[in-house]
Amino acid sequence: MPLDDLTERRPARRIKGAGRGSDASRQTPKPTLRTIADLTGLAVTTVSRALAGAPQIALETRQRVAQVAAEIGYLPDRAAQRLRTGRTHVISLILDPHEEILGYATSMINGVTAALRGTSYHLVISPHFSDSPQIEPVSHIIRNRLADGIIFTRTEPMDDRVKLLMQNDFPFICHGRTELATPHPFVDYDNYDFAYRAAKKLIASGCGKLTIVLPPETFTFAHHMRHGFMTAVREEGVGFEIATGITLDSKSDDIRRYFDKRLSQPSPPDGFVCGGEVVAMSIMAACHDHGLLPGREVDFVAKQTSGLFDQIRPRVETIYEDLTEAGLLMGQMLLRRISGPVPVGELQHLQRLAEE
Amino acid sequence: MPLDDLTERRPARRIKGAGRGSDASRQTPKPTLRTIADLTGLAVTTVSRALAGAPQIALETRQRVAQVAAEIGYLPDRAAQRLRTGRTHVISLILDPHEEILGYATSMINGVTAALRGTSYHLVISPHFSDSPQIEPVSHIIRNRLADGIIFTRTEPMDDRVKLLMQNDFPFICHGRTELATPHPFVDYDNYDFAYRAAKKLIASGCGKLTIVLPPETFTFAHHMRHGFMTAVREEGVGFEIATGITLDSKSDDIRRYFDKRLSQPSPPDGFVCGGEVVAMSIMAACHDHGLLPGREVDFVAKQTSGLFDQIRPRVETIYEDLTEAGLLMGQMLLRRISGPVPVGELQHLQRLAEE
DNA sequence: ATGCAAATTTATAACGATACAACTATGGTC
DNA sequence: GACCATAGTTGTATCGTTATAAATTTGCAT
Repeated sequence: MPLDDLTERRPARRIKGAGRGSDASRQTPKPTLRTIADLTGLAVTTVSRALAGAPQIALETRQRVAQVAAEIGYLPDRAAQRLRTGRTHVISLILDPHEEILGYATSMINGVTAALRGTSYHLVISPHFSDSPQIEPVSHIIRNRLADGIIFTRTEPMDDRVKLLMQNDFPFICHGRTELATPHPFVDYDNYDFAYRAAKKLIASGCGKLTIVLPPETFTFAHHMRHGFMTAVREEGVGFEIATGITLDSKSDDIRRYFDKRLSQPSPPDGFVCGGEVVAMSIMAACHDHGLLPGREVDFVAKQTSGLFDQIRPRVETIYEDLTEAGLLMGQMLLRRISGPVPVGELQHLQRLAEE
Repeated sequence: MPLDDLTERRPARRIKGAGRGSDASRQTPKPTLRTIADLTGLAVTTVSRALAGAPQIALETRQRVAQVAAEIGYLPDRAAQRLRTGRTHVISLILDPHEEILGYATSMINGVTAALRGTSYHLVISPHFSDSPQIEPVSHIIRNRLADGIIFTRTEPMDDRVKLLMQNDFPFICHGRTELATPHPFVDYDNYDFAYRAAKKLIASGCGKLTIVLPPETFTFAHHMRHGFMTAVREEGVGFEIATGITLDSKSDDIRRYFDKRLSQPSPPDGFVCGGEVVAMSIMAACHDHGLLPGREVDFVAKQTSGLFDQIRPRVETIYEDLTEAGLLMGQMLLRRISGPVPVGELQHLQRLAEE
């Protein structure tokens, strides 16, 4: 073949389009299986199987391929793998951007991220916008194979997301339990125990009338919390009430106003079970404005999910829920479920409470 | 062709492998361009171009294709598009899982998520583990084309991530400014103005000695904050000091202990510029333990990034930084940059401060 | 009718990986 | 020496899309 051919091999650069950016950097092209195949004199197929660690490939070949791959910094093209195999190498975490639960999302993300570290998996945040049904992101992901596994939070007793995922045999794990007949993987915190212990502590401190702000009734853990609270107050025969019209998801200002009003009415509560930092601060603000001091006229037990409340003054008793740990656990369990089906029994998990 | 052929067309199901999951659900296969092509009698290429809105395709054809596509719920396969075009449809947000800045990540994520809503873009969280250099996730993403654009935070004056991204002409936007000669897109908050105004307010309240806890010196915004603070105290000729040995990133307990000690020493500060909620609570705790009351013996001005501090008691003056808005802005600017190069001048942005 | 440009549509070849079936050595058995 | 099982390797097709170039149809002046 004439030499001229070689010099003219590369197609002439297009002129129109005004070439965005400078193409000054003639980078070495991204290494592919083809590159390794040329370098080793093997076929692309062989290289692929060698890297996959197939036992049919001679050990020596596998090692040589691995060596070359490492040298040129080969990394498989995710898009190609995904197209061919259908595996996305993506874990989807569904979050509601509206939730104001402090650091809730961050803790979860950090936990899942830690679980994914060192694997080939990426974490995609799939928003669940509150103006669309909660099933929407889930069905979207299933329909379009957008992930290999799904994590979501705040389950409902008859959660339709869980139903759909189980119907489709789609790997998932959720934070919170359901009351569905079929068992399914989950990680949950023992909110019954939280509310029970919190109430008992308040009673032990001498409170005469307890109150609690519950999560929205749709969530399973609202029932757990209510049940734990009710059991404690009934066991002790102490006065109680449950805040109505507000939930743990209410705006902090609404919560404060609610208690501002309540504290002006007859027989106000003097012991507060607070399911989160925000609600605790809001109620404390209301008490403060009424001249009621924690540890004196009123008492608090708050659920703590960050380091923040270590510094609150006056000090408040807290019970810790480790959401990062929950995220880590969920990530690990989901990865295990994806790599191969595991007896469901193994995949349920109730986080033990950290003491005090 | 004999009928037998049809009945035996589908390859026999494999037996070994013990078939994971039930394949009871014979779903309608995922619609592809091929499906639409068959339905309309057009070629796959034509359908592709029609959906892309190419003007060479007859208007009537385009409409018919769009109609059919909508009917069967066609959505393009991301993996295939990505393989062919190199575009990932992914925006990468780099976060340090170690940062304890309250809700910082959440706010950013919510903002970016809002910007990406309705587009075909996904948000991937790329962790930057603090035991590896901060350039690592960036170079990894560039090398392996893992995203179409990168967002990261907390810039340094000579930020190597910015340098690398600019060298590679890779779309990005960062939260925070640099002191590099070449202009580049960013979104930043005016921390000079924050510290300046915070100090002025404290002085106006009658404080005689101000102090401030700065971010780690490596970050550009530490310089801005220091400069604003210094300018204010010099203009007013008031006493001041800068906390040493701790930063805004220090553990809340360390910050509290630092001030616990400092307040026992001679001529302690009585006005505190707090760059975040956590540091504010920590210092307030130290003051509380020394019997110093906000509004009486000491005064605070805190930067507020969540609704949390609306409920703190005693009330503290705050200056608001809207991180969700910053995330939104960054997402929008990055999307614009990706769809086509924009004059750099358009892509710099300093968030105006919300009043009070 | 004939030619020619413009308007549409189509065939073909990738992108980079893997599934599957086929091929080539190798050594042992009769 | 012919035969066969096994180990190791390779060729081909394919996943769903788009870039490129080629092919077809149409309209219109000649």
